[in-house]
Amino acid sequence: MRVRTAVEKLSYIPQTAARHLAQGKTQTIGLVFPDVSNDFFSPLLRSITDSATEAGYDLFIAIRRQGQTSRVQRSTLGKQNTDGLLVFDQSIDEGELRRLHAARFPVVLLYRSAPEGMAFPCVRIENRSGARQITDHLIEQHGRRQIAFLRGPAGNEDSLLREQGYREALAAHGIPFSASPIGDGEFYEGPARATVARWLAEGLEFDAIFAGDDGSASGALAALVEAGKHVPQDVSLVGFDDAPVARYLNPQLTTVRAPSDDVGREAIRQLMRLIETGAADSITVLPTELVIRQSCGCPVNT
Amino acid sequence: MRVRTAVEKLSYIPQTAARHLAQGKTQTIGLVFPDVSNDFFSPLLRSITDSATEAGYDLFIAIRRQGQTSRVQRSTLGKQNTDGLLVFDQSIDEGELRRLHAARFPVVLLYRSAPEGMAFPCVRIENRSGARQITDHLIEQHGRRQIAFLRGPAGNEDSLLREQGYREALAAHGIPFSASPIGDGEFYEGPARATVARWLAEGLEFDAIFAGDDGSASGALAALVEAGKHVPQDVSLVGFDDAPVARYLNPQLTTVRAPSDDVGREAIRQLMRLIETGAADSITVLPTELVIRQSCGCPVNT
DNA sequence: CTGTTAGCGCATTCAC
DNA sequence: GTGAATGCGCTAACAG
Repeated sequence: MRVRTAVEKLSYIPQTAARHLAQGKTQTIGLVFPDVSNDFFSPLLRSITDSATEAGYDLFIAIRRQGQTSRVQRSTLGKQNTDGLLVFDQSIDEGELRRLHAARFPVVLLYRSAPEGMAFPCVRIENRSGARQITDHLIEQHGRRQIAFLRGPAGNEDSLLREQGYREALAAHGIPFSASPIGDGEFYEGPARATVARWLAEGLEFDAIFAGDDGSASGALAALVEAGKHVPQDVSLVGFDDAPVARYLNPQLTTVRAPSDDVGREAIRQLMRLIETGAADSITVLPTELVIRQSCGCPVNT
Repeated sequence: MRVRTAVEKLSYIPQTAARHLAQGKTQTIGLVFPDVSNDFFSPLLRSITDSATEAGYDLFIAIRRQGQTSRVQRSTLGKQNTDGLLVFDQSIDEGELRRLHAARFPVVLLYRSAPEGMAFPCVRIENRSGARQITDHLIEQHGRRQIAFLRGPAGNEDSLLREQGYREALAAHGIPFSASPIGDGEFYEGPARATVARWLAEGLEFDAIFAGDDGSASGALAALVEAGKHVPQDVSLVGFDDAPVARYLNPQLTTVRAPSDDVGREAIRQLMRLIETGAADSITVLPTELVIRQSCGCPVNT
């Protein structure tokens, strides 16, 4: 009919508020991020915006500091204003999650699994086997036996699983845990640097460091260099994530690739499915992959 | 009245779509980011979410790749769905800006000034004098005379102004430009590293590098270290932004502090004012500040 | 296939 | 002070 074509011509833009009200949907999904500035945050956000746009959804964003829940944020992210939520890591507490679950509100969890009894879909990455592999590599290929570990933030699931994989590798090779320091890296350069500097000052011995993520690896590297240690000759160093920074360290960082683009894409896919069909029981664990560079001690062309 | 208290009790959450429709406002502001993963992106986003939340506004987010404008994004960010826009750098093109201006839609520009004839409020930082100061410092305090410069992305205003300040300093000290290489750093570690590595391979001479931002400084550092150059003994290195990474490089990076938190806060303030009063002619240029660390050659306790 | 109408949930206005 | 009516702009259901 004629109206159709006229509409096209005039570049008319419908008012979403009215549209939302009329159809009872908002075509909007909410993102809840913790207050971190991880290096992979940015590519992740991009893959999410891309996927969401493609699916015809808009994005709301909220940054939650640890444990903090402002009233405004609670109301704006509720079921009244978004069709679903993407929740990162620890960015909302269990009580709030429970409320959302009770309300059957579509929520997909990223980089964490669902608490007991709440069947939210999750998109995670394979932490344990990745950590196991890279630790095995240090032991088997480079003969390291005193491998320090830098933990992530308290309660961070990725960090716990990476530590499990690390411990598995040690155990499988008969290496006692007590031989190597374990400390806090917080998935940040600063704390990791401080921890490693302290280890060195205290004279703790280690011939390798497995940093819980690439950010803390770069902090560890800084502390080692500062103390005059050579990487990888004196100390092998490896990380996790394959964030952009991994390639720019010197030596380039051996790490485990975590496909954050895929995480974002898959999360949107899951959320769409959840919104449309209500099917909620899917858990996706994306595979990770060992990325050999030079910081472990491997030659350039391996 | 009784209803009021009952409402409080029941944790009733109003439906924004209906509210927006009724009052003709959306209480939402849109963020348009370019597709970059600068290190200061994250603190900036945080200060924006904090300020916006405090002002009672929600946030829409869109990431725009260079020059790309999807239909969906255009419609969702238009005047129909947000009360105002925060536009970063080059994230939307001039034609779209012109449309917004013609429609008198509230827009605040971040890290860029308004195109000729469009009186958008802008929030920027003092680039030129900061660049001038840090270059002066290299010349006057450390006797450097062959100072290379790493540019940001093409068309980036911050980069242009920083280059101006740099050239001013050279001119003021009677140093010819031709003595020092100028190349692309793209405000990224990778390209900066490649550029500096190329300079070194070609045998170009320089005794200092002024990197356009801290990201490219870290790339430059990697290239220098890889080539066996010592910083700051062989080559002084300075950056711009005082991003988190500056403190974690070794040696710690001398740089210019750009207060990204203040930029976010001020941008929201301006946008609120614009939305409420329509006053649009304010240009804010936030002061920057020299931050002396060790990469320039200064001792630890200066 | 086209044109008309009711109603989404709220804020605003007006009468009480 | 409180309560009832109107309409925001759109979609869906309906009647023609």
